[in-house]
Amino acid sequence: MKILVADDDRDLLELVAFMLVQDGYLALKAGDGPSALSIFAAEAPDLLILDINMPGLSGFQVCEEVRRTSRVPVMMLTVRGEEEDLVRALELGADDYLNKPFSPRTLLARVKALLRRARLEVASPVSAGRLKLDLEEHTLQIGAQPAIRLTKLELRLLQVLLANHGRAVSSDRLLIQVWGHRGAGDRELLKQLVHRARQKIEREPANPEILQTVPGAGYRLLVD
Amino acid sequence: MKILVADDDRDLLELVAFMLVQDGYLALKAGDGPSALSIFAAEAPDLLILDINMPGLSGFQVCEEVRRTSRVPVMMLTVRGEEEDLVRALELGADDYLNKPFSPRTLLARVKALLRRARLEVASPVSAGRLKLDLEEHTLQIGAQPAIRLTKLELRLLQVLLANHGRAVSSDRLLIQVWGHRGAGDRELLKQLVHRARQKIEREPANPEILQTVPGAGYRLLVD
DNA sequence: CCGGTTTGTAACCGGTCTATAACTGACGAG
DNA sequence: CTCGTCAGTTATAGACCGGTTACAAACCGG
Repeated sequence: MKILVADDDRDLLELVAFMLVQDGYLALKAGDGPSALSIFAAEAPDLLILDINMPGLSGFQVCEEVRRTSRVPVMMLTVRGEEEDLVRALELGADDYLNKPFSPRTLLARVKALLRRARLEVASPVSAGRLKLDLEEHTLQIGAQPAIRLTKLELRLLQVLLANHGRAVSSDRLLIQVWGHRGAGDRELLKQLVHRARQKIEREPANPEILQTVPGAGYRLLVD
Repeated sequence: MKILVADDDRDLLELVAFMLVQDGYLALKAGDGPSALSIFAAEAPDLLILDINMPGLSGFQVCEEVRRTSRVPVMMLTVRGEEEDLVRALELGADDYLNKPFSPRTLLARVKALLRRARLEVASPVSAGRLKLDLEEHTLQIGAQPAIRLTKLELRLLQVLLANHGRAVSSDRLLIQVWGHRGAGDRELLKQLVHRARQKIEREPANPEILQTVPGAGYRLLVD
């Protein structure tokens, strides 16, 4: 489940993304309005969390633009007391709003409620090239081969890599997206996870064709 | 379509009821918690709209009480800023929430969405493949075998799984759909319920052919 | 009120999954 | 050449998950 968060407050952006990742979502980050729109177009996230106060393109404008083409659930972040903002957000088609500051529990509860309302609580299979990842079944299908069962972590790893297939994803980012950031020495975990994943999905685990290493940079998923 | 509205704010109560009636619904009005419960018992409405802040019996308590016997859709009215309330409402099994103040359009849209969802669930296929579920008789028939009597919970479990037959349904979702809430120790309940259901419906409960486990993901019903 | 049924709670077990550490080989810098 | 780093591999202990058994509490029909 991909969620796009847009906020110009760097700290808050990281914090929200962190909370989402902790709860099992895949978080996409945008620091301003224009990049929110381009990420939205490129990644087709399942939910948007937009700060209203962003320089350049405000959350309102992003929401308005998104609503021209999509009914994706939108949650607005507002500053407490701005009654006008709230009304306008709802007029523009936002589905919910949250007053800053908010607690992690609140944010997650509302995100979950919104997704449920959008009936997206049931995740649909994600596919690219000859790879098809079924988030419900926890399986990966390669071409016409029988589906391979994956564990939770393997699924998350492949989900992140698949969302960026063809491009290298840094180890740091993988750590954050899969585990939700830990100590510096946790590269061991990633090493292990990649190894186990390769045992399962590669024809020849020693010469990976799908889950490839990009020396010094991270890993990359090739889909064809 | 009967809708029960409970609010101690007389004006708001009348207003909401008026909006509903305007839109073609039959509105039942309750000025406090206890009368909401008694009207609910007497009239069996199709949807509940509960204000959280009511003297005597709060909307929480009403919701909790109603959920002991019914899965009727519940919408909570919350005051803007009371984030904790919202979290609690969703945990108690409320289906949606609305922040006051709200626009008539929003209210009606959400009411409509809730009713549509509820109707879909009720009208969902009672039979699929060789399985036939009789919701009145509380029985399950497999192929041409004699019908098997089911308890309330078993019936609900199979109803949800049957509505999604062939696909894995997550444990979280099952908990919410069967019990109406989700808590810490509830994993045990599901484990038990599945075990009991298998004893009844499977030819060989240790090697289930119908009610299968999807490791790490949940359970799945196979109908043929 | 009684007795059976249904539901909730707990303990136990075996298998799987995850975290952690140690070892190996490849590679590049000095 | 030697050292340090990086990625892959192997090994293992503990956590976690799902199934099972047992029993207590709540509920229900007579």
